[in-house]
Formats: sequence, C-alpha cells, structure tokens
Amino acid sequence: MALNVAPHSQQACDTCPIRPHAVCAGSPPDQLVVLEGLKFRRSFTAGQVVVWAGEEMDFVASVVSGVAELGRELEDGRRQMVGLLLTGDFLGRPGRAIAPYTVVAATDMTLCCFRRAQFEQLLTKMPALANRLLEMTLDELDVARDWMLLLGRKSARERIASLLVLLARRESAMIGQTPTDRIAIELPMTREAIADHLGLTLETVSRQLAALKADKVIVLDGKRRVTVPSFAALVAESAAA
Amino acid sequence: MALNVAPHSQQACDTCPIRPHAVCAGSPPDQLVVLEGLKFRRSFTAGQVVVWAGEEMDFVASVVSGVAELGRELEDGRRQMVGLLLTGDFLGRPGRAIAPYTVVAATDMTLCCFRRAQFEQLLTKMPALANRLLEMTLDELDVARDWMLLLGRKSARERIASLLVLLARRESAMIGQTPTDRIAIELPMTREAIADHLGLTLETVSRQLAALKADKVIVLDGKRRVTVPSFAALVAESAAA
DNA sequence: CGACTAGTTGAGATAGATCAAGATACGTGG
DNA sequence: CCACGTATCTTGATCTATCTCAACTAGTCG
Repeated sequence: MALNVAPHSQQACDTCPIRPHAVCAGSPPDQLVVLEGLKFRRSFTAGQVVVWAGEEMDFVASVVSGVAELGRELEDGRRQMVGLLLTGDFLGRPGRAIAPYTVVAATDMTLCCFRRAQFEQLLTKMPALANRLLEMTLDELDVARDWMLLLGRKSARERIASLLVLLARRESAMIGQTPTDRIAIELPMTREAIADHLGLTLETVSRQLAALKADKVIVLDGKRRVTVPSFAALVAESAAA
Repeated sequence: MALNVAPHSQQACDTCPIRPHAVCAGSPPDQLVVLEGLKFRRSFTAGQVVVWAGEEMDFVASVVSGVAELGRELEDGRRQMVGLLLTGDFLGRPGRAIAPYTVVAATDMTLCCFRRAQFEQLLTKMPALANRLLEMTLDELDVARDWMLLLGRKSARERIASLLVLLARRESAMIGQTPTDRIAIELPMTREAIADHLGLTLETVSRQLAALKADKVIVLDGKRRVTVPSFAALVAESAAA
C-alpha cells in the first residue's frame, strides 16, 4: 500500500484545527510535545480503502479532515456501514492488530497517525490521553446504540430523516450553532453508501428522498445537496426517541 | 426505589466468581483492597427495572450473576434492545449522570456496585482499572457494531441463529471452552424480549424457532431450553461475516 | 377452577426488496 | 467541442419476507 507519509514537521499541533475535539484534547503541553514528535500524516482520496477488514493495522489515527466510513460485510456481499468518522474522530484500536471493519475514505481525507505500538506505550504513561480515549469510545458506543434503534425499528422514511437530522446537527455543531430552520446539508456519500448505512437498498433511499421532497420536507438541489425548510418538521419525521 | 443493599463484608473479592473477567481484573492486590472496601451489592428479581432511560444513575456496577438488558424506545412504544449484559459485564457510564437506556433485569440478578463519583475518582488513580474499562468498552463497541450488521442486513432466521451462536459462545466461554457439538443453551428471556433484541416481532421469533426445529438445526426442550446438535450447522445458519 | 401470561399457529396485508428500464451527470479521448 | 462510456440516480412493476390481526393452547398462580 502506498504510504503517503508527510514529514511530521509539516503541521504543528498548536495550529491543528481538531485539537479541541480529538484524542489529544486535554493532554498537558509537555505530553503534546511528545505526541507531536511521533505523529505522521497520511492522505487519502475519496473512495480509497484505508484498511480492509481482517488486515493488519499497525497504526491508529485521528481524522483531521474529510469523512471515513467503517463497514462490515457478509461473504455474499451484503454490506452494513457501522460507523461514520468525521473530523476529530478516532480510528483504530489500541491492543488489537487486526482491523475488524473495512475503512474507506468517503471524501478526500487526511489522518494524523501514530504507530500502534508507540501509541499503546503512550496510553500507559499519559492518563489524560487514556481518559480522553475512554470518553470518546463511550460516546461512540452511544452513537452505535442509537443506530441500533434506527436499524431495528424505524421505517425507511424515518431512517432517511434521522440521517439528515444527524448530518444537520453535525454541520451546525461545526460552526457552533444548534440547527435552526433553513439548513443546507451536503450528503458526503452516494445513494448506495446511504443505503448501506441505513440498512436499505439504494432504490428505497431514492424513493424516500423523492417522497420527502414531494411532501415539502426537503428540497433537493442536484443529487448531493439537500435544503431543509423546517428543521422541526424534519425531526418530527425522524421519530426521535 | 428499594435499595437492597447487602453489607459489603458479605462477599470477598478474592472468592468472587467474576474476578477474571470484570473491570477489576488486572488490578493489583493493594488496589483490590480499596475496591473491596467501597463496593456494595444489589439484587434484582427477573423483570425488575434497574434504571429508566433519562433517570439519574448514581452508581456503576459489574454483573455478578444473572442477565440484564439495555433498551431504548420510541414514544409510540417501539422498543429496541441495544445491549445484553451477562456475567462480568459492566453497567453505567463514568462521567455521565443520566442513563441513556432503560436497564431491566432479564433474570434474577446480582450487581457489584460502586458510587459513581467514587468510581470516577478511582479511575484517575488506578490505571489498571481505567485500562481494563477501556478494553471492555472497546469490546462492547465491537459487539454493538456486529449487532448493527445483524439488524441492518440479516434475515429473521439468520438473526435467531446469530443470537443462539452468541449465547452458546458466552455459555462455553464461562467454563473456559470453545463451543463444540451438542450444546445446551438456556434462553434468558421471553420471546418478546428476543424480538426486541433482533428487531423482529415475537410471532416471527416463534415461527423461526419452529422452522429451525423442523430443519433439525435445534431441539426445543420446553420454551426456554435449546439444544444444538451441531454447532457448525448453527453457525452456518447465522451468516457469520 | 377461572384468569392471566407466554407461546404457537394461521390468514391476510404491506413495506421494502428485487428486477428492469431509462435518465442524468461526468470525464476522457478524438 | 463533441461523442462515447461509465457511474450514479430515478422510476416503474412485481414479488416476498415479515408484520399485523386474530384465534387458540399451555402453563401458573391465587
């Protein structure tokens, strides 16, 4: 696999945009210096595979920019996306060499990486790092469980609406807002990838988007751009808990 | 809420059956003494609610015996189980006061509890405890994601088979074995609870169990006891990844 | 012995899948 | 700049796994 390793001096931690949200958040300055010395960056283009399920993965990383998808699949080709990594999210598992999911770059993406063995060492020496990682993992677990409710019990229309709500919330959070009315959402994935997230077929995704449009819940600008006239109405469609 | 607090001298850590698997596993003797001094036990009978989603939860706990279920539900009553806590599993979230899921005792159950605030203190002082909790949380995340694949993509029959495989594996692991042929599994829940785990209706669960029985994949002894003549055949039915 | 709970089984309805045909967008090379 | 090929998306017609509604059985408990 091509490595795309940039010299680590290229980007300093103290100007890093994801510092407040990533694993390194909360680490004291002296520890940050250590992290800075060990990190290296890798970039991927949209569609590139970062790791295959079952392959060895000798690094862990934070998403600096872009979106990655975690997926599992059955031998017969059925695929389910099990996670969406956005800016600041953590990738990889300390203490495990083999990746349990396939990781694909959904958009162009940059990672801030550490060798796994080194990172495991750091975890034992830097409680702030370990605590932040625990916190992030617990958050991911909550997200995964919310998604289980969606996959197990929601209708196709509710699933689509839920995804749009999630993306809208993320997009607003990025600019430090709570979602108000009239939001524009950029779908960072194809219909097929959406279907694989929601446990649907791409045809059903297409039809339900059309139905939400027909019911004036959303406006479609081209294939990838969605405008939401009333966020409250969208939330109502999503059957929030 | 009734507390059912047993005096903590009643059960010593060094004779505790779940020691090798629980959060406390790996903690050095001097730290175990501290844990022992702070723990208290609570018992629940089958069907009792441990916490309601949205309620405050001021303790964390390990399951000493019995089975608990984590569930979320929608206003209209649709329910999805998002986790199954078996012997040794950890319940509660350090750093969060409000329970995001309802926790119900599926069988009679005993918990080994710590006040949440105290436990959070311990985490900062006992790296072994924090590391073990991180490891367990990462494992749970993997389980949750496997379950997402089940909920999003598997057929009803595959879901039932997958659940039986999971229970068989847990049951064998308890006695330090890998599952061989001829396993007896005790279903620790009603048909409705199974349905809520698998994202099905109770009727479908009943029918698929009948179908697996008709196809000689399982034998039913009464309502709750399942015997598996060939574990390999069951795994084949489960569409494992 | 009722009355209640848990489970089974049947018949029919339906959401979403599957199969199939076009439409739209996009990049590439002539 | 256009023609072509490919990938993505939409829409339609049909099929089917699962849900829904309903009746019935088997334990269990007071």
